[in-house]
Amino acid sequence: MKPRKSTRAKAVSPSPRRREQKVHRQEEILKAAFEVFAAHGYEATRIDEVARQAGIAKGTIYLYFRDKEQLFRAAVRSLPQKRFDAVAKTFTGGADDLFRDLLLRMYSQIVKSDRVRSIVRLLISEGGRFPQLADIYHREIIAPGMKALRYVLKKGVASGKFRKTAAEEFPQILAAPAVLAILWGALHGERHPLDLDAYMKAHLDFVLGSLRKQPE
Amino acid sequence: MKPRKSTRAKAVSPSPRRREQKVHRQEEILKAAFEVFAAHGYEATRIDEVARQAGIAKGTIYLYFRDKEQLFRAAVRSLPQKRFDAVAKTFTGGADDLFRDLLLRMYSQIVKSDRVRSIVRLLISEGGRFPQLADIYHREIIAPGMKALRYVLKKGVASGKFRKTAAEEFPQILAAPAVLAILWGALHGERHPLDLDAYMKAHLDFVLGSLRKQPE
DNA sequence: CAATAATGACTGACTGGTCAGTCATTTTAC
DNA sequence: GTAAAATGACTGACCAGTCAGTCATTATTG
Repeated sequence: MKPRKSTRAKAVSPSPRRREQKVHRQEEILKAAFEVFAAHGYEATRIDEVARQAGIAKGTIYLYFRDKEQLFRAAVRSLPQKRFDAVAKTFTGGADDLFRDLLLRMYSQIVKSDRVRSIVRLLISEGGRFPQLADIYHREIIAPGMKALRYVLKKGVASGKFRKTAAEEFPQILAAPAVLAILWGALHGERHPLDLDAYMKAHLDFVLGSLRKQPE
Repeated sequence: MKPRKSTRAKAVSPSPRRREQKVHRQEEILKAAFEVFAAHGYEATRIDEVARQAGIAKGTIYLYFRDKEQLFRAAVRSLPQKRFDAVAKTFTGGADDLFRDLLLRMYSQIVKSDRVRSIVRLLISEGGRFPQLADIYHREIIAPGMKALRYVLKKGVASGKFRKTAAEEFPQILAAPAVLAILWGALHGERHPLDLDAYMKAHLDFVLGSLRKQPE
């Protein structure tokens, strides 16, 4: 026979305070994990180091993540992902201004971001082991970006400012120099640094030079 | 007094046959090592697997290389490295033909090569651990390639066929779509394959579209 | 309100498996 | 016969993952 009022029948939610702490802890772990994974890659990452980085004991990590692989997946998925598609619609200027704006944002938000550099490195080096990662980024970043570029191209062609180019079929070509800049930074960043502002300007000039109908 | 014909007195060169065998063995090991390192990365590569791939016992590897790291360095250094600079000098056609030729060769020799894809992947993923690798490739591949591109650009401008562009300062921009194609192959090769021939044509059209003085 | 009980977040020593590198023994070449 | 080459069982360091125990916080009781 059970006393009625006192006991909890089953597992009860553990007080808002603790709940909150727990979420916070999880975020800390993910942040630390991403840093360490990004610095060393999956295999070379030691769970002990993630724990040290997060300021906790190793065992604690296993209260939040089943194993190293789950931790890795969670860490990579947790990254804030900016998109580029929604932006363009309300723009008022001509197609070339729109394009300039798109590229500018691409450089300031992506190319110059250390975080993105790390992600790209991880994607490439662990892409074999975790092919889904590449998929996520294709869906979340690449595909929307290409869609945005196509939109701008079509708009430019429709308004008569751009000539019709094969870039409409492969918008990658337009963005390629930016991707190369990310790679360059990851590979030769320190020994052969790239003047990013000048590079970006050159990129823009070059691409518009090919797109524009009248190079005046 | 030394007996003349029969014995070697001290350490003497160990007969041409053995010498030759030893070199051959070393090459086999390097070949196997590169394949395994390229497939799994440095940390995840097991020396046992390299040995199996080379068809020998693990211990043998240590007769040829001090440790795993030396094996890795040797394997990456040993790759046949094609250059692009020497080629252009004797060419007779116009600058745009020359450029077309250069790009064509770039795609057939580099972009379509599985070996290069592996190298790039290794470079990016192990670049942090072995920065000298990136240096080697900058010196052997990137710098000569850029030099060749600059040469073609200058020739084109001098002959009046090309307009002066910022690409002269950053020839990377011209080659960037090819680099992107390599990356694309490594990341999305199977799920979102790229029609390389069409892509290359688009790349060429686009770039020449920007370089040419008269877009007719 | 205090005293007591229950909770669950956290710890870190420990285990079992893995793998780079070694070396005593066997095989091969001459 | 004997020196060089090759072998693969072995060792010791290392590390992912575990779990018995601690302690701060929260709930219950008188």
